[in-house]
Amino acid sequence: MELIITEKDNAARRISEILSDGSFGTDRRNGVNVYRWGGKRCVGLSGHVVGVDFPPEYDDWRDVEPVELVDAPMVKRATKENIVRTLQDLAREADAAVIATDYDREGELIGKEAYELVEEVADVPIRRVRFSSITEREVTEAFADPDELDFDLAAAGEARQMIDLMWGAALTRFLSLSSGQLGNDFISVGRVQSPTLKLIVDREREIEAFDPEDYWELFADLTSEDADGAFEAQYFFREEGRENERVWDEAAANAAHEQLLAASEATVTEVDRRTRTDQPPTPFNTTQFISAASSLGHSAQKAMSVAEELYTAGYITYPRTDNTVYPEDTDPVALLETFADTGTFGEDAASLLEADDVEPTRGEKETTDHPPIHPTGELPPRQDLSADEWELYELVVRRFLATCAEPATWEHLRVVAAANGCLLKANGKRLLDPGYHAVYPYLSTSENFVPDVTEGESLAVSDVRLEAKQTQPPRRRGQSRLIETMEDLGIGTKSTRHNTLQKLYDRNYIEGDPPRPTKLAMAVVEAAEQFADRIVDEGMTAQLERDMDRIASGEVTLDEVTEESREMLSVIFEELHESREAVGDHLRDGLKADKTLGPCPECGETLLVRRSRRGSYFVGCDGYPDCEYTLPLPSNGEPTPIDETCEEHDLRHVKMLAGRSTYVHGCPQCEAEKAEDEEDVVIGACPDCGDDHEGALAIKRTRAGGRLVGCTRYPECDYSLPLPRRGDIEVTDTYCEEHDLPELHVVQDDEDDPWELGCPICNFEEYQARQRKTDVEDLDGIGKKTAEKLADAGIDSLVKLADADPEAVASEVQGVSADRVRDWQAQAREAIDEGGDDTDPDDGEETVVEDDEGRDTLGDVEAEVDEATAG
DNA sequence: GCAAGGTC
Repeated sequence: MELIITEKDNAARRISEILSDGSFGTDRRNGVNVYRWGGKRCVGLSGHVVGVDFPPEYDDWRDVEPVELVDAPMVKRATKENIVRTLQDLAREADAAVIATDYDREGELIGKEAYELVEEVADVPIRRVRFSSITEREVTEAFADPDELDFDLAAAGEARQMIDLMWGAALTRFLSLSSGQLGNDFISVGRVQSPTLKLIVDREREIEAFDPEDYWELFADLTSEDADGAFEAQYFFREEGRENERVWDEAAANAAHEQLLAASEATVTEVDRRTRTDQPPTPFNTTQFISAASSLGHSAQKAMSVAEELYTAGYITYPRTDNTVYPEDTDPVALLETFADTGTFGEDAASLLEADDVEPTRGEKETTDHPPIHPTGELPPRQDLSADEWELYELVVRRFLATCAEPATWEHLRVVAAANGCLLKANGKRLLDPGYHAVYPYLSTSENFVPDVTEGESLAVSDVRLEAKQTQPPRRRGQSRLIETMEDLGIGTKSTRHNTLQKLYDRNYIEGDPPRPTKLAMAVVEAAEQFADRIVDEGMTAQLERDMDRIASGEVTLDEVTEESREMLSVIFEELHESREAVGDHLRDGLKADKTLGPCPECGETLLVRRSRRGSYFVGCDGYPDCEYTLPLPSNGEPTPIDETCEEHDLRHVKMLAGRSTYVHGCPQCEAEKAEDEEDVVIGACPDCGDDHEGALAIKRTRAGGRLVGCTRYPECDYSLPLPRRGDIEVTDTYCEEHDLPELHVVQDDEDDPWELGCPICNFEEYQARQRKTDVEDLDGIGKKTAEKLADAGIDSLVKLADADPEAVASEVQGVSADRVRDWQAQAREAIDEGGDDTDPDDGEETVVEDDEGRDTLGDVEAEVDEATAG
């Protein structure tokens, strides 16, 4: 038997399809797909299935001096045990193996990992095939003429692994230990994340150091007698052969203003008309795709996860690629023809086929890894995709269409006129032929009207304006711009750049979008610059790339390169050791600055955002235990102080980060005082204790800024119902018959119609029902199609799934085994239980606490009632 | 529990 090994399951299936002419069968072994036909087996890995790490005796951060990691041995360990087992089981049965991992450096290393796993259990010949796109021609040709594994290229990848681990782990542990940050909040540095962070920090430094300068610009409207409408022209002057629009001197600006005001007409001195061609865009690689998706408002993470789904579903090609040139195999005409038959893209595709010759554009980067991202020609039924998925699918299709389209042509018209000794100019722009814009509507095609004037013509001058302006600091880079810059600098890879940004968010190094560095990030970069400059310098990657090339070409060995790197790192540690305390203090200062709100009203020390042992956040005094002053904070999300400061209390406002429901809480002291000042509004009897103890339900404001309907006998009775955080609550005259409570309306500032919340009890019951109803589709191992099949069989909620008879489901739903149903049921029960646990006040973990409409869950409400009545 | 790189 011959065993074929690919980098991922998807590739394994497609290669099997090609080599078996579609006749392959599929087996599951240890949860891994194995494709089978004739004397062949084909299995897909999941990227790296083994990883490099230190031996277990180095695991305890406190027991091991970080510097020891510099010379510590490294071992390879299976990280995906089921895949490794399957691979080795198959290898034992095989008499030959073929490695068909991706055609790039990391693919060669993954191939070598597979090679070693096979070699461990079987003495069989192992060959290597290389192809850059999974098409019939490339795959059959590659398999007809297999090659050998390139061990030097793989060694280059191994050097990267070792150097990254050694530097990253040793320095991360040193910084974390020196500042006492050992839990989840350790302080990390690395070859890719740290230069990326420095990029953000450096821009912030420029912004902070920026000193704005005043300047003036002048405009006037000009009107031609022969043409309709006035057009705007801007004042300029020539100096040393250059045109300048900005006037830096106020007196000069005023003088020009006077001159223009005195001008009754302007004489056209220059008319320059030219046509410009506007080339269609080049094919999408990962970075270009992310950047186009970002202009549609999708984050890098979101764009990539949607692209992965579209890829797994078979609608677009592999989304992680550096390539911007379609390989020879791609047949754009055939692909256009596929789309020409469809409703949505039919007309556009057909219009492109009318051209004599379809010649797609080519980008600058041509690589062997994968083709540029393009549609496969497999067409998704629109209703199968979510709105986001469809939007990004359409983007990929339209980008492909655009790369096959003609250039656009523009007419540019420049007019210069003289008015009372001043020069005015206007630049007009008109789209003559939309070209590719007709199929790719994502780029601006706005025109700027300047009429057809003639040289020597006299124009009327009106509405002369002098505008005072200031130079602006450089702009922060958004996520997609950062990813582009990372690519330009050569840091990270197509598969990791967006994850690196996410990592910076997760480590509390950056916040917001465009990302801004925290004070902690500033301190980390400063410490690194001072003692380990190499780790924040993109030059480390550049050097590593050169070294890897030398290893790959056989010029140097892996050992020589890692040894040199090791020596550099030990030198760094010599200096670091002497400054351990200074580094620790500096990092701690940064951490504290991120949590600081302002002066404590009780003792004048500093108020900080702190975390209780139970995990909830509150505002506490840095003078604790001498000062016990505290203020509550909302429990939904992570509190972050922002720049805005309360004028009354001199405290920074707090923003609650909670994904989509992020909001600004404001000054915590103001919020607490508001609750104390506001009277409770009684709306009816308490359903728990109204009869026995005359408890009443009231609308209350909590000191943490939330609102709820709760019993006036709290804490004797803790009955409560949640209310939305935002908007004014109105008590109406309509009563709920079932609960004898008034219906409530919520009036929101930005909306005309109030939200008719209804009776608070009914509303809460509906809300709970909705919370419990997680989609069946959200469980692991259930895709859209399976979820549909289940729904057809009447199973459309977690509760129904949990209660179903697995055997019955298996017999009713094709392709689903009873075991798989049992697995889903276990997950479903867990999900259902979790929903119920939300109300457990002792649950220190963060729970889902606000729904789409901005309501707190009962769990938080109870916590807040605690605070409200305790204070 | 550290990195960065694959993949889901």
